[in-house]
Amino acid sequence: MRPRDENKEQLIRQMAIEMIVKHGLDGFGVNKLAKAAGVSPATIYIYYKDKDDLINRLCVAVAGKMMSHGFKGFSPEMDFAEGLKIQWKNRMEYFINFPAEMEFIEIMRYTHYYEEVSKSITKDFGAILGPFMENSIAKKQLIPLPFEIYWAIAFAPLYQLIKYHYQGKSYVNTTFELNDTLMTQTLELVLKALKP
Amino acid sequence: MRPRDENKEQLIRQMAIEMIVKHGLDGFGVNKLAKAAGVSPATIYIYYKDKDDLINRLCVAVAGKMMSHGFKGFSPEMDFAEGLKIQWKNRMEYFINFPAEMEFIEIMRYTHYYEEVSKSITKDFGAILGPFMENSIAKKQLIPLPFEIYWAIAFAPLYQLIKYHYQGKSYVNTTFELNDTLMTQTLELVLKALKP
DNA sequence: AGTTAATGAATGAACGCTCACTTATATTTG
DNA sequence: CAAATATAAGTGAGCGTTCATTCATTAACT
Repeated sequence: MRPRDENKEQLIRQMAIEMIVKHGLDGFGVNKLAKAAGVSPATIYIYYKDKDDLINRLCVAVAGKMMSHGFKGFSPEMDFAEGLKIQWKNRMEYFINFPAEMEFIEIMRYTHYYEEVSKSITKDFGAILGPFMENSIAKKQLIPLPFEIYWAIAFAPLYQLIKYHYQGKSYVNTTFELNDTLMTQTLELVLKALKP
Repeated sequence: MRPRDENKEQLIRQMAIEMIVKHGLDGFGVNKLAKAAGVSPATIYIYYKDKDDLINRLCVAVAGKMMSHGFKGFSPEMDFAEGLKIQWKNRMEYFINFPAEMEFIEIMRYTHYYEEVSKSITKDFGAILGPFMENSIAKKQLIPLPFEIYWAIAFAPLYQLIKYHYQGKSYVNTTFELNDTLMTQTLELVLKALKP
């Protein structure tokens, strides 16, 4: 039995992400991807059922990797400020080290493909962040809040800054580069909002 | 000379927004749009140069309308808390009254089409929000911040809540409905973060 | 030899877009 | 006032192209 060439699948996935980041979902096609990865279109259909399956599984894989990275060194028992800081640092680190994957997810987040992702990571996400919230509230380090408000204030600003970074320009400045200082400054304000 | 049937263009625009909101940019096509609006595909090309032109002009128009609505009753001389509250209320109002347009923009925001929108509204946006920031800082109602951080904290949480609303479910709760109470609660926290 | 990986050409469907044409209104003419 | 003319709106069939997907075949490994 002839074994699969794992490098091939790896290359297919990598090129797919690259193509979507570079040219958007519109500019992405199976034949183009095959040419870019140096394989036959038919080969792609050995690994994936169809185009949707390919994109879906890419999203789930990347988002999962990203999420687990976000919780590196984190535990729900941590003090609120420390726990939030670690998560911000992790997400920032990921965004620095894997810019293509980060931008890929930022693109996919607003397509119907992301529903599948939500299904697959929602549970783990709530299972970790939920107890972290409860513990923090019990320790009086976080004001009691609905989960959605908590998330909106705790993380949306960070992702907005990342979006500005990739966009390269915001409403006022012609260029914007996210760095550690700006991240820390923003995090401090977020903590100020959420602490009792 | 036969006059244009303005209802036709209106219907084309409305159906286009509806289609993109319902089926995403992938599910949107000129022929489909023509059938949905009950006109010939060729008619669409009387009003728009090509598909990109159609989408671009739709984005610019809707985003412009949305932005001007956001500044209704607002002036840069207002006190910070009052000015921010008015903007949140306006955006919330828009999101209640024109849910399709709001969701349309939320979808388009992360596509390459939005670059054109940025170009067209960036100036007005900065011209109003810039002075508002400066005034607020001078009055010691707002801590000095880079514009991007200000925007990320002042507005990203609101848009995140709106996104949750459309998504209908967040990481924890199975359903989420944004209402005035939740909005006000979130705004209070944002103000707490931004006030000196 | 047997099994699966991998191929490249081929396919029908869907796409954006155009063209030859008709229809509706405004203007000119007698 | 009405008929003739001019002009732009609007049409529907169909063009060439691109797309996702498949199939008959070959290559590579156990």
